[in-house]
Amino acid sequence: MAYGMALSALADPTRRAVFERLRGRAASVGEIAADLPVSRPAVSQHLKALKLAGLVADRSEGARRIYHIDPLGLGELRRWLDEFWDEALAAFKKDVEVPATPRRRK
Amino acid sequence: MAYGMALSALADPTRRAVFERLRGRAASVGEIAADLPVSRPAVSQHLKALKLAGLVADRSEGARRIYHIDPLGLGELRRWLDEFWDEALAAFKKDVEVPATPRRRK
DNA sequence: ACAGGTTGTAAGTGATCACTTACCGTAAGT
DNA sequence: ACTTACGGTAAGTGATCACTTACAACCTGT
Repeated sequence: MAYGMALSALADPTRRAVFERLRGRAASVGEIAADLPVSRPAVSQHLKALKLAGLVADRSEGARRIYHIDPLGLGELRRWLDEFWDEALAAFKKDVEVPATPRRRK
Repeated sequence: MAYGMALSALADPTRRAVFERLRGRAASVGEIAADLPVSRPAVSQHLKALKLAGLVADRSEGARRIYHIDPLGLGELRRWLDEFWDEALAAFKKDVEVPATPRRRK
């Protein structure tokens, strides 16, 4: 049930920008805030939410705190999504085999 | 960039319950609302958001509208997550190879 | 045409949330 | 010990959002 926290954490665009800022290289709070149009406390609060969701972890390096991506939360989200994906695709293909069923979108 | 809509759509617990209600079998608005502790218009609004995110599609069946899962939005979300997963895992393993780096959480 | 059933939408409301500024604790350098 | 740098937290605020009830639109039998 923990994937719910990951989803709500990644829903906000700014928080997702903080998260994506950590792709590959880790960074401190100040560095992240320097690249974003929000204040440093805002980034700190976003990192707190991401950490609670298991998406981010941090290590102390002197007075600074280096944040990096934590595979734990990402893995839970991925597992849930993969299960859903398999079921959805199977049901979708089964529908396609019956071409009499119309479909619509938008 | 469309995965953002999918994420924010799946962030809300009730809306996620609507979405998960459609696992495997499709259902009408009234059927979904009957299984959830919210009113029927609420379900209708949630379905609108899910449809806009490409997570759900609908077909008319008489006076009723049958909603089913749309693999489109789910696929976009999955692609984004997979890319992220590969990068995150690679960076994580690279860190593990250097055991002098401490790690923390919570 | 009328009745019953099913759904989308408008309007209003209470709560949640993301952001700001101000303040406090902590770590390193002189 | 003092100063400087860095980051977390408290308090307040404006906007977004999920939900409700009321109403309008649509389809189907009788």
